[in-house]
Amino acid sequence: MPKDATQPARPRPAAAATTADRTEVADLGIVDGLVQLSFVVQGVLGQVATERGLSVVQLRLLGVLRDRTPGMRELAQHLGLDKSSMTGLVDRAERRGLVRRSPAPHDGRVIQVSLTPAGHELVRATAVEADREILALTAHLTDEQRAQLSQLASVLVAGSTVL
Amino acid sequence: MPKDATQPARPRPAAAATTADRTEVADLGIVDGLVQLSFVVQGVLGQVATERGLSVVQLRLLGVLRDRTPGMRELAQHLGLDKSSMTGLVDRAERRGLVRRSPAPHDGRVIQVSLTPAGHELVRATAVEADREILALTAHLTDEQRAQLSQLASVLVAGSTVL
DNA sequence: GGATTTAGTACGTGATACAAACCAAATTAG
DNA sequence: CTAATTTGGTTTGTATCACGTACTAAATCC
Repeated sequence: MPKDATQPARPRPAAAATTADRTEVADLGIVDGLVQLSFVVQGVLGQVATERGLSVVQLRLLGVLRDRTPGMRELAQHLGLDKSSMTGLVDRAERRGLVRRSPAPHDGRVIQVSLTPAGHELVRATAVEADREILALTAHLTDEQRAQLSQLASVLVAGSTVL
Repeated sequence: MPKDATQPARPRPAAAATTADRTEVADLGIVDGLVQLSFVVQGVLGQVATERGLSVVQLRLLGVLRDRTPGMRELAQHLGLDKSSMTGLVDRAERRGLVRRSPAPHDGRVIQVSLTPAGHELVRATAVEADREILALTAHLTDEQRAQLSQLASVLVAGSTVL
């Protein structure tokens, strides 16, 4: 289990915050800021996942399967893993009853992976909590700042995939 | 919950576009934006680390040691790991000649960990490249946006570590 | 000076990740 | 239509990573 990254979760205030929190914060610089932020976010994900007996990787696996039923190879590509890494990952998820393997109709080589009802429910509940926890990270932001951050993050993500 | 670090995600209330550049990017929403961004950043770090035969954890270890010479316990706390996890981590780094263990003068129980010259050089070179790669992620941003993002990230990081 | 706390290690377990070797289905060549 | 090749997955072996538990030795408390 990844008790990962930096911190335990702190209490979360409601995500209302409209008035500027004039907190002066030392600027980490763009690089350190992004790197450290990534650890914070991953830490939160790790925590939420761990609470439900999942690892970040497994959580990601389930997340991908929410609206897809890919083959092993496709799945590996989505997660950026080697195909040989998928076997065990899916094995363990299957053993826990979260995921199912079924042969693909059109191609005898392909094994399609899909969520079981239990898997669906687990990922749904976990997503709700992760959503809340991540949102809590932005508690000190104004709505406008949140919107800015959202947009900027989106640009980076988009830019990184089009390479 | 990452749908996937590299692909579209579920819709979320869009934000009022600020003075965005002409790149129209679908807003992922604050949560998915942050989550996917964290995967992108971690991916870059993992890539850079792997190129030099390191894992992200090891890179982080070396990074912490750049300006510190902590004991094992202190180190564990910095990395958010259990102290029992440190032994192996430091063992492996030591075996590679990147790190050194030395007894602390004032406390016979404490083992201080420090970088070897080789470790210093490796972390230096890796940091340079990581810096470049992370910075490259922001290639589509204006200087002003970069500054904004840097500031926002800093606020989140600060808010998450305090308490 | 003995009890307790603290720092670190040892060991066993489980998850993760990859490479290389391998099998079977599908596709391409000839 | 076979033979060769490509493609999807699994297996196996190795290394890393993280944890909990148990244990040793040095400090500290009373």
